[in-house]
This record gives sequence, C-alpha cells and structure tokens, in this order.
Amino acid sequence: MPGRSRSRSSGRLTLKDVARAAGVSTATVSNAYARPDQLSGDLRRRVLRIAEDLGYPGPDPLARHLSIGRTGTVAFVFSEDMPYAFSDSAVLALLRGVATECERKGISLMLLPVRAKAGPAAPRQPVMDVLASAAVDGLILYALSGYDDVVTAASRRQVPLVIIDQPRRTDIPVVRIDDFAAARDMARHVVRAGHRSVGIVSLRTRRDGYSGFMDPERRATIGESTAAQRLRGFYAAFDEAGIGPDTIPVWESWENTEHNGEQAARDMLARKKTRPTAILAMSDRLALGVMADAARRKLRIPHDLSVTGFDDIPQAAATGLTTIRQPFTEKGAAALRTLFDTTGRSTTLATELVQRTSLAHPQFR
Amino acid sequence: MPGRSRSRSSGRLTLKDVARAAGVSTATVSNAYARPDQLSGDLRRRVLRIAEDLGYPGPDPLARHLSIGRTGTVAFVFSEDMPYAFSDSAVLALLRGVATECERKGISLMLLPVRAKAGPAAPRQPVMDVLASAAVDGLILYALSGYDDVVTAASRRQVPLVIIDQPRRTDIPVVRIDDFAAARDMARHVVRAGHRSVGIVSLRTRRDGYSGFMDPERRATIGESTAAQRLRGFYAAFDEAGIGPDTIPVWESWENTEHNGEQAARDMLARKKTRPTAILAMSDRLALGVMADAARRKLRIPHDLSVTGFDDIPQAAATGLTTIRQPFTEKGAAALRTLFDTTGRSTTLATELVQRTSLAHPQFR
DNA sequence: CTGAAAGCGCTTACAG
DNA sequence: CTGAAAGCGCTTACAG
Repeated sequence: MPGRSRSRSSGRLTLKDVARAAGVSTATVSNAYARPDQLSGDLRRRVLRIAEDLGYPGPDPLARHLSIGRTGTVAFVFSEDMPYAFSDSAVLALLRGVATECERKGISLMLLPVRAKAGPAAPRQPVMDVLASAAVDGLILYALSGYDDVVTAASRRQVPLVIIDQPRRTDIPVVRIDDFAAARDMARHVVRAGHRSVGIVSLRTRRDGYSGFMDPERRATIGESTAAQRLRGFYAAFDEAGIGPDTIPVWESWENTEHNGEQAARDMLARKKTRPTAILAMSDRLALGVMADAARRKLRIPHDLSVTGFDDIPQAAATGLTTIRQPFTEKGAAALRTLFDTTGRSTTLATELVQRTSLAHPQFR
Repeated sequence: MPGRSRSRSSGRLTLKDVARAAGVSTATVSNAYARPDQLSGDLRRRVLRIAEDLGYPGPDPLARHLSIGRTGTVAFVFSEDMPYAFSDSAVLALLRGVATECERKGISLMLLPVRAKAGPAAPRQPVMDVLASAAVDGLILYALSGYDDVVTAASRRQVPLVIIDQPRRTDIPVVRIDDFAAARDMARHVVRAGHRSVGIVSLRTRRDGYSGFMDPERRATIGESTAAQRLRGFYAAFDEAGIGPDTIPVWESWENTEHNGEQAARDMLARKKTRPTAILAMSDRLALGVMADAARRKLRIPHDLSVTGFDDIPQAAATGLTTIRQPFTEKGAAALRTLFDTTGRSTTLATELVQRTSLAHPQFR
C-alpha cells in the first residue's frame, strides 16, 4: 500500500516498534523471542520487558509462518459434515488418536470437512477452496474413497499426505486395515455357523447418494472403495462355500447410520419366504439399525436372525454384537506418525473378530 | 537469504513462475485466482491453464494470509486434554454447535488444548506457545475459570475473543447460562420435595488438583468459577429453607468424570447416620457416578436416595436423572456468532429443569 | 554479541 | 483491462 505511513499504519504493534523503543534491530527482538542463545540474558530481558510494557503480543504468527515455511498445524480432512463427525463414535475414536498424538508432538489440529453431498460435481468448488486455503503442514485424508477430486486437490498442495481407510494408492502412504481379509473372516465365521441364506448391508460404494438394493450392474462395478473391499471379502468366503453372489441381496447405505440400517432390514426382512438367516453389516451402526428393526418385528437375535457388525464401537459390546474390532485410536496415531515419517511407508493394522451373542446357528427353515 | 537465486531457490513454484510463463504480471495471476472480475475471461482461462500445466498448486495460503491479514480459521481453546474432550458428550455437543456454525460460514476450526495439569504454574509455558503461535482470526475460550494466565495470553493476541461458561468479565463477551439461578432452582426443587439433609458434588473450584470434601476455609474462598456460581445458587435456596451451609457436605471433583462421582458418593454414603437423603451433582457425569455407587450399595433411587444432575446429556434421559438442561449446541453456535459480532454483547442462554425419576420425597429417617 | 538487509510469496491501490 | 511496485511482519545468513 504505497503512500501509507510506516508500520504503525495498521494500528498494530510490530517487531519494528519494539526494536525502535528498545534501540535495537528487529533481528535482536526476534531472537529475544525465538533464539535466546543469540543474545545476552540481560538484553533479552530488557527487550522482553519493553515489549510487554508496550503491549506487544509477540511475533505475529502469520508473518512467522511465511518466514519459516511451517505452521505447526495439520488438518484432518473428511467427507462428512461436522454434526455427523461429532456424533459417530468410530470417527471420534479416530480423532482421539490423531489428537493425542498431535498434543504429544505440540502440533495443532484443524478440522476440514468437505461436504459429502451426493453427485460427483456438487462439492467441487467449496472443497477446493477450503483445501487450497488451509495453512497446514500436512493433510490427513479420511475415508475419501470416491473423492478423487479431493485427493487430487490435496496432492497438489506441496505438503505431506496420509490416507486413512482407503484402498492403496502407490503415491500416497495409507493407514488402514485389511478390509478384504477381515470381511472374509467374518463371512467364513457366518458360514461355519451354518448359514446359507444371508444378506449384506453395505456402506456406500460410490458418491451418488443412492440407498437401496444393489442391482447386478451396480454390484459388478463397485470400484475400489472400502465398502468394495469388504464386499469382495464377503463374496470370497461365500464363494468358497458354494454360495454365489447372485443369491445374496446387498443393500447399500448412503449414510452410515442406524436409520439406514433399519431401512435395509425393513427391505430384507419384509417377506418371510426370502428372509435371510443372517445379515452381515459393514458397520456396527448399520448392524444396530438392523437389530432395531428386527426387534420391532419380534425377531429374536440370534434365534430368529443372526447379525454381525464391523468396527466394535462401545455400543456393540452393550448389545452383544459379534463384530470386527478395529484399532481406531491407534489408526489415528499411526496416521499422524506416518505424515511426518520420511520413509512414506504404508501401515496395515490388525483387526480381531469379536464373538458375542448376535451370531448363532440358524434355528429354523 | 541473500546470495540465493530467485524464487525457484526453494524448489517450489510461485505466482512469479506462473506470471513469467504466461508473460503477465503477478498481479494478473493473483487476480485470476481471487478476483475474476479484474481480468478478461480469456486471459483468466489462459493463465489458469498455464498454472495447471506447470503444476502450480495455487496461491500459497501462508503468504496469502499475511497479505490479507486473515486466515479464515478460529480456534476452540479448552483446558482439558484431547482424550477427555473427545469422550465427553457435553463438550462434543458444544463442539458440534461451534463446528456447524463454522461450516456454514466457511470458517475452519482449530482445536487448541491447553493442558489442565494441576498447579498454577505448571502449564504456563506450553500454553503461551500454542496460543501465541496459532494463526487464527478469533479465539473461543471454553471453561477457563481459574486459567487467568491463559485468558490473559489470549487477550494479548489482537483477535476477537469470546468466552464460554465462565463468569462475566467486563472486557470480553461471554456466552453462558445463569449458573446461579439454575442451581438455585434445582435446590429449591429438592427442598420442595422434602429434603433437609443434602450433599453436594461440586465441579472443580480452582486449579490445584484437589478432589475431596471442601473444608470451611475452602468453601469460603471459592472464587468466581462456574462451580462457585452453582454452589452459591445451591446455598441460596437452602438458606431460604433454613438449611445452613455448615450442615451441607460438599465434595469437590478435580475431574468431571463418573469416577469422581463415585468417589464422592463413597465418601458421602459411607456412614448411614450422616447419609444425606439427596445428592445434588453439578454435572450429569458426576451424578451418574453417584448413582453407580448407590447401586453398588443396594440403595434404590429415588426411594433410598435422590440424585440430581446438571447438563442433560443423553445418558441422563436413559437413566431417569432429574437435571438441568443446557443448550450446548446453541451455546457453541452463539459463541461463533458472538466472535464476529461487532457489538461485543454477551449472551445468557435459558436452561430448563427436566424432571425425571431420580428425585422424590425422602422415604425414611 | 549485534545489526543491516534480503527474502518468504502473496495482495492491492494506483497509474496508465 | 493490465502491470510495476510497495507492503504484509516476520526470520536468518552474513558481516562486523
């Protein structure tokens, strides 16, 4: 802004003002704050006292960040809206892990929601803006299967990236579990329990806002989402048992909520003839929804219907849900470590099948 | 860094590189991104295409922030550690409110924990660092009663401030409830139910890590914390009923956890002779702890013991806890609005006494 | 141990 | 509609 007077023009105090008042250079004032070894204790104390007397709040973070090229902040980027993120215990457990590790390292955490509105084009612009304008040293991308545009925008930024819960990409380190193997193990477990007639409640496989049964074409083009990996795992185990994919109804949920689980159950349990003896859900929340609908129909679990989940959120233990335990907190911590790990190695964390009471031998038919 | 070559020295692409490649000034490139009306559509498209071809990630946020003097980010500053914050439904509801409003306004949210270690001096240095170096346009200070050093450090920053849940300060706008009145109403309700022998489980009144009964001296010097306001409200109602403070045991909890509530109950319910007929807790979590200990002693609620809470978290409804409902989400949203409201007005939100089944007429003695 | 000055990568009022 | 240049407020290699 040519023509304006010196640094006081903005009405704020700057390093320069302190330097002038103390009769030293700005370098010395800067050093007084950030590099105590660069000046004598006496001078440092004097400078700091004068700054305090003047009411100088300390070096401006914005200027400092530009100068040193870092901000000490990382962003957690996720495709859900905030209310959802703060209500989902799986997301919260993950955030707890990220945040705890951040705190340990003295790094600040920024939350960056990139709306999950349906349709490939919808969120394009806002996403770019928020991603492009966040002053961070690294980005943690969470559950962005199908959000290739977001991932692309993120990778343009010249900062380290790590992806949580998404199929491998060769160019970005990933922290994940083996979704295929975990799902396959669960399905084998269901088969071993004696079930031949099963249904699947899937998480979203793409970004089109669809909830409902997947038709053959949709099933044939499930892509590479987390849900796709798990679906393949289920199919693999059922295939081993001679149960073909065409005999298995799959209900896809746009949202990971109990409500979607209930809708799925409503559609699957409606006709007694075709009712499966076991329903495999891709999340505990979906499974809880299925159980809620089953209860409404007076179906006893596991006597009349077996149900399995995925995640092992606190509610799972409370309701006796047989499920796959994921180490959410560890996942979050591992993500942050990976972000600043120069080797760029991906991590696959172990899962565990937790047997409770919601799965048993089918009792009738 | 004198002596280094031009902007390519850091190996990163800058506006300048794009300008050079496009044969225009940096102003034009900048305008192409941020002020489309400042150049023709043709030129803009050409510039953007060249930037894209070069792999330019767009204007660097750090430099942009320094230039425009804003970051589009606000920080939520709280005195608990991250694991606690992500486990407490009251804090989460509040954050949900803040975050939803942030999302609506296109503002990013930063989480800034300032450790709650006991002792006045302990957290001083780290607190200053994280507060001083966060590049934000505003600070939301949550539940910082007793953290005057943090508040002071925050107010040095030349950014808008808002305080949630803390006694009024003349210089900073506050979003809160009327803790005194809400507590007094609850205590009146307890008196009206016929109780004369009561106990209080308090939140922390100071920053010394103390958990246990408050002796008269401690009670006489409770200061201005949220807990102090509520304690005065309880006392006021009991005083109206002729029940003096000296006859009321008060157990102070350093942490707002079920565990601390259980400890309080253990101490208060130990001797049958002096056992109160009603326990007023300053939070639902503390109340749930009291109920848990009561259950262990085979005390029926409310037959053998009445219990009241404060907050109305989801668990309260599930357990029939009579409590004070706080509008957490609205509180968070109001805080963000207040932050950018030039009037600097404080807000006091309404609370509601929710009657459930944990309070009844005392049945014995 | 201290200071003068270039540099970080943008934005923007102003002149043309 | 476009460009030259000052300015945002720091940090730091280097000279003294």
